[in-house]
Amino acid sequence: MATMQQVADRAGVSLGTVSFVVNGTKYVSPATTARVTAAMQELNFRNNVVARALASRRTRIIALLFPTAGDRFSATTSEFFMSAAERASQRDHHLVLWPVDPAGQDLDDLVSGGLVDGVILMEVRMDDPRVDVLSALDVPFTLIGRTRDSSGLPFVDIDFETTIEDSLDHLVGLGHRRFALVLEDLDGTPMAGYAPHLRAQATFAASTTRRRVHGTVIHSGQGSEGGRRAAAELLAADPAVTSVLIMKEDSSAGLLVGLYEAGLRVPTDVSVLSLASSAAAGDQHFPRLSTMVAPSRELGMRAADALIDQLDGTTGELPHLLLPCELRIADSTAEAPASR
Amino acid sequence: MATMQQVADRAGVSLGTVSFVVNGTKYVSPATTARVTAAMQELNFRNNVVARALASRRTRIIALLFPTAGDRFSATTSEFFMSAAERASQRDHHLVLWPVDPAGQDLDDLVSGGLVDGVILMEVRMDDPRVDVLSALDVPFTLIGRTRDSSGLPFVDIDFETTIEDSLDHLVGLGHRRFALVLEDLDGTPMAGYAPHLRAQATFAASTTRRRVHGTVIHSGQGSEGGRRAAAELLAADPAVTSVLIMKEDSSAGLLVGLYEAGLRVPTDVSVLSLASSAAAGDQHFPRLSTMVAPSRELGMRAADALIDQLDGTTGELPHLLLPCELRIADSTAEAPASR
DNA sequence: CTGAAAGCGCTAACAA
DNA sequence: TTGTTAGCGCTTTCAG
Repeated sequence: MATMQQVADRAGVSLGTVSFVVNGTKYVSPATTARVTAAMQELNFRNNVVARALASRRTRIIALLFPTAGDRFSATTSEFFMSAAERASQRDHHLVLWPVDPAGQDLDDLVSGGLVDGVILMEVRMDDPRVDVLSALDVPFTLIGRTRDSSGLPFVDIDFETTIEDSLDHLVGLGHRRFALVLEDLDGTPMAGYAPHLRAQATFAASTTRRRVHGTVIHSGQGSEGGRRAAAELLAADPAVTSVLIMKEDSSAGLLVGLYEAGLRVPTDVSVLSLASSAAAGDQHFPRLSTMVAPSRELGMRAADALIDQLDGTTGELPHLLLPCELRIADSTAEAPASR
Repeated sequence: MATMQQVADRAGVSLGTVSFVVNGTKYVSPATTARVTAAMQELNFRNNVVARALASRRTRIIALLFPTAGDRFSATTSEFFMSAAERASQRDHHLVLWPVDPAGQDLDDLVSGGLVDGVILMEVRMDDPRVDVLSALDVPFTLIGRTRDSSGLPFVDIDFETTIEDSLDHLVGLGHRRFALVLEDLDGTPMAGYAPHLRAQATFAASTTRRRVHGTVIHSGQGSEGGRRAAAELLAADPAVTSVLIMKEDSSAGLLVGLYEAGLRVPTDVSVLSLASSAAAGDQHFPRLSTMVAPSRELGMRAADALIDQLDGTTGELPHLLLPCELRIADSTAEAPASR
């Protein structure tokens, strides 16, 4: 592996000059630039990122922190990751996915080691310990998500409040009056306090009350089986329910089966709306699920931008971006509630 | 951020000694060790990974390379990643997911920059250009997957040949004689030449011929819609088919719908077996799909082990590990073919 | 058993 | 416009 010194020797210039042309840090005459470039080519020079990082205190690597606990990697996650990576790449940074303990234990080892310039946090809980760790460490970071009070933090997030309201608007407009919200039960797991669930649930409760319609909240267990049981539980709690919002991708299938087995047809007897998921995921079901599609790609890009802006010192602004999901209706089948 | 020098000063020892206790590189007397440890605690010392890497030429970071093209992040991928990360962590390494161009263009920048000690490749094609890049770069690497000729490469992979044979054994035992294999059509995409498809297809063709049973291969398009069309195409090609192997998770749902719409019931009229997927994914469908479950976690761990062994110079052996998928039958419903 | 010192390959003043 | 040089924070011989 050729070093800068070797390139400099070969081009007949000094080390510094090579550094300048490599980084564009200073003006170098076209002639020397050409010679240096040629030498780099010939020696197949690659800038040593580690040395650069040590000298400049900047690695140009940012990390997307992903909790090791639970198997939470969904299509949405993947979209966050890919879009943030793409954006980072456009801005001459690298984005890596880093699996870390949700409690934030190993975080400081990583981050204060100087390996990454900043981090993006996802799967944020209401009182996320990682935020404190990061703050204490004085590492630039941005959230995809929000803690309970994020006013002093840079974040981009799904606007769950609006998403729930929009969902209810849509369904109420269709004539529905009895709703259910199905979410994953995270109590007792490391992901307890997961903000999206709590926000969705709070808004759902408040909004159904305000609208004077009936609202039931059901907590669902893992996987397809969990969805099935949720359906049973739901029908026990409100046999007349006509509309369910589900916020747990891997339970949707079970939920549909459970409803089916109970003799209810979707969407004739009951409407099912998948929350903060993707259109492709909604299509995986039969019938296809209408979906409040998460603006994942947009959020991923904005998160990367926000962090890199911070690193560049480009802006003093704390980004506070909230984007609602967008309704995507699965097909033309009527979703109006049947009378039961 | 405290440096080693500061720790040394505070403990009244030399820089070197601190390094020795931090890394356990040399024996240091319990007394000094204690003093050093105390000083580290007090100063909240964190080893600077970048400096360490520069001096030792080892970052203790390994990367799992994931192609930026296509949206190939599945449940199986996630399991590879998580299990490999876990294993790496146990062996005192960090594993990051690195999105890179499947053509291997940006690969050398990353890798020869010295940021990672080695890489794991996944989503390997028959003639994967990344392998050549990596070989030329002289970076330790391991494949999850195989190129056409992997005899000189360290790899772990699903044994697709055995998986297909086992699948056919199972289904033939049930009385099936007319088979179809549904796979994604990757021609013309960056992922063309994806090894699992080609291996599965070759084995399927050879094995159905050898067994003197009927075999049809169908290439499916993207998503649910692709699966649906695949079903139609399949029934046109072989209206009497009773058994389909599908190797494309996101088309399974569409396939089932397509079969259903054609008046075929699963598993009564036609058996559907999902290949190299996960049990949880199989449960997402109705009816639940029997699945040849990919040994993802095992392979992920073994890949990490193989790479780290290589880095440690522990072994000269090239790991060549092939693990078949395991049949997991969805439910007790009969899968024997109906006569049509 | 511990200390001293020479790098690792680069960046960024500061000179020239 | 280019060259010099002092670090960045650590690892690792080599002495003692």
